[in-house]
Amino acid sequence: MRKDRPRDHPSRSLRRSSELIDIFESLNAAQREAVQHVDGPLLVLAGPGSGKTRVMTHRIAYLLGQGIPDSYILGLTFTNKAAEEIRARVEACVSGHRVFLGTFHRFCARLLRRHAPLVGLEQNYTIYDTSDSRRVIKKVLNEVDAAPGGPTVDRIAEEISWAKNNLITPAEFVSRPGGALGEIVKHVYPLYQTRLQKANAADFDDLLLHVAVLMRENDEIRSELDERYRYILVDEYQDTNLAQYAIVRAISRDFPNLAVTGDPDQSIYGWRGANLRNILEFEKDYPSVCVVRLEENYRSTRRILRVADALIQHNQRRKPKRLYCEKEEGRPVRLVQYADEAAEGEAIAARIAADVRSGRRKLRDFAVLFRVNALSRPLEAAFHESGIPFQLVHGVEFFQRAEIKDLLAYLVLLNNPRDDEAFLRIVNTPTRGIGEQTVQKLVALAARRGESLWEAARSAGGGLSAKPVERLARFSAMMDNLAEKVHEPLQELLRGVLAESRYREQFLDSELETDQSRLENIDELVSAVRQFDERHPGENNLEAFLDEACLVNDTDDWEEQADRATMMTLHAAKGLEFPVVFIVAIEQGILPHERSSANIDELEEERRLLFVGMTRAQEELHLSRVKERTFRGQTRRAIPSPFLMELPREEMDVEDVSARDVSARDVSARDVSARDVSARGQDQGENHEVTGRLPRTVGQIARAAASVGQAAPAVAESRPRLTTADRLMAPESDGGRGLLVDSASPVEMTLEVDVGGDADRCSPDEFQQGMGVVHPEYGPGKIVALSGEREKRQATVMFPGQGQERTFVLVHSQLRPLRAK
DNA sequence: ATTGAGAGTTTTTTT
DNA sequence: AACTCTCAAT
Repeated sequence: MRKDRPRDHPSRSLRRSSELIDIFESLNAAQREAVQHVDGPLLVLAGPGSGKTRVMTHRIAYLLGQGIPDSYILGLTFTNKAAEEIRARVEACVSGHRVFLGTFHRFCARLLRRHAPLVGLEQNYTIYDTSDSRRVIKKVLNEVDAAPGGPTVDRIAEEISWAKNNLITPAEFVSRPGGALGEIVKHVYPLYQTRLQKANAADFDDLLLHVAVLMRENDEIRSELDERYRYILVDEYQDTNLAQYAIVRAISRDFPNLAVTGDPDQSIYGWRGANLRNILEFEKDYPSVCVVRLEENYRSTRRILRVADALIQHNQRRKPKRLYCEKEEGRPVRLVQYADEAAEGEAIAARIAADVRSGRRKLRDFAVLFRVNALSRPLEAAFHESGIPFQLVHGVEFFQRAEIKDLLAYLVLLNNPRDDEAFLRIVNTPTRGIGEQTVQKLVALAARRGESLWEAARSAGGGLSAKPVERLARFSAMMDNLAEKVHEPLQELLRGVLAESRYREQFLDSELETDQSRLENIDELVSAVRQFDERHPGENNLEAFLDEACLVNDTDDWEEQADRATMMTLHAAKGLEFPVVFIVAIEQGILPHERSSANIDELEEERRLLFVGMTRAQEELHLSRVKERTFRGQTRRAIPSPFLMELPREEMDVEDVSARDVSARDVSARDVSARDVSARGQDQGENHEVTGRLPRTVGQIARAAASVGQAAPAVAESRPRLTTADRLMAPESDGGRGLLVDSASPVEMTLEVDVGGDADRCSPDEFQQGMGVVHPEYGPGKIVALSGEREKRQATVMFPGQGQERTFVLVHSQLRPLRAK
């Protein structure tokens, strides 16, 4: 392998001397010790908010400053976001370096591209994400006629994943005695793996497993990498699994300059195979290790820290450490009991609104954290109602959306013609009259001939009748045409795909919001591709783009800049910090989660999760629970989490507001009942009725609307099915009026114009020049111009949060004066 | 190919 | 409650 000798970057050497002084001035003694450590293993035990990332970046800068070539340094992280952050911060100290900073998966994916044949793949292999891999497992399961009622696909997938993360190959997998799951996995795992290999594909876990096995079996490559990457840094070491551990160990044997940072108390991914042992026993693995503890917290007030620390003290399996800080005492931690989840949400919303209104805080200072995503609903409702802009950091990822995955599947298949999964995904998407029958016969044919599906489709015969054969031929001819563009810029290729497949056309004349948003997503993909081309000019970059598409997720696009409150799960909050943090639903069964209280390890992980959440708070921490919670359709009495008993009351304000009058809230705008809206609709003489079945799907609603002469409404939230009294928003062209579906009487449907929509809608003349306003999507802003009268009245608003002006028709906009409700 | 009804499931998810 | 999946009917 070529060894990159140090090229002396002029910019680097110029900056070197002065940078080093800066580096040390801003560090405390422990941090400095870690940064200055050059040779030999290093373990940095870093408490929350103790400047772990700074140590990491400064250490890289320091190594470079010592004249160590950038190609010798390898920085591994778990998220792209963390990698990017470190890269940016190193870049700020030492510009122009080429240190590899990336996730484990990206590192392994790159390595495998080079050495694919050694693990039975070809260089152009496809990376399967979790849903791709589920689909394959499901197919295997169907083939082996698994008895129904057995373990679910998810459970089987998890078990296979667990095995791979623990370096157990299909041949080595031994089922644990008596387990139905183990038995079926023993059967399915080898079949699944064969299928991946045949499709020239690797799942996420394979990226690690293949590399780990490669290291084990090929010492030449191992030692080459060991020598190349002489200085290795691993972030969040407490979250490494056995495969990652093996990889890191393998390439730091001859040059054991391995620096890991982590905090056992923040390990919250045990359920994904993370092995706490890796960090707890690092000192055994590397007896000569230098251990540095970063215990000073620069983030939270003392009170917050003491409460969090008291909680985590209850964990048995940990390295004891002392957390301390020099910040002020701060306010007591608040623990509040509410009547129910609606009250909880409303109180939090009200508090935020008050603080923002008074100018004390900005929206972006607030975060609301919860254990499971399902808990966000009542919060969203309350925030909407109070007009508080927020962003929900969610798992629905860009690259997971059906339309994106479809289009990517075209590219994937072009890159790896053997990828039968990609073929199956698009062969009839958009529909080409190639039905299930045809596909089944093709699969059988391909299996008989030992060909890939694409190959078989080119000359399908035997058992298929003329029409399907012709359709398959047409499809493969189209793909063959596209294949000629593979070396052109990606943009051309994707354009070609869109043109040939006519993929867009299926959504073009639809007014459904879901279809419109699909089109927007497609445009977004096109522009992502264009940007990729610009970043990698003149390269043959299809594969690189696909790697990025698979290995990137878009929780990364949580906008730190936007001025909105944040809602997310406790897991997603790791690594972030906010001046004010609310943690809701600290109740038995939720936190700790009912499925995680079986054993002490799981329970301790739940405790760590709460610890992580608490230590996100800089100035204020509000904990809450309710008396009664409606969850998964059932209202139950909620029992306080046992964790609450472990918190020191002397540091806290405990409140019980569950007895406060609930009735006042019930008549608030939250539930504009169907009858209210209906009455108003009739006043305007704009009430329509349709008798028949209760419509339940978006398509039905569209048709029903058409039958009463309404434009097809778009669903407020693009849910495929509607539930009780969903309010539907009509498209802008219809003046933004909504339709209401009342399902109170299940055989009769009333579609009616919802005049107003929100009960507290303001009248247009309330708005004045210079007035502070707030928009649920764009946040707070100021009116810079007004025009028109009554329902034509428009306002132009400047939103400083995004440095942009927007114009609204006031009657239809969600713009509200920034004031008390 | 589409759609409707019924059944089953339900955590977290860096990659 | 709400989502996903399956199977049967159109």
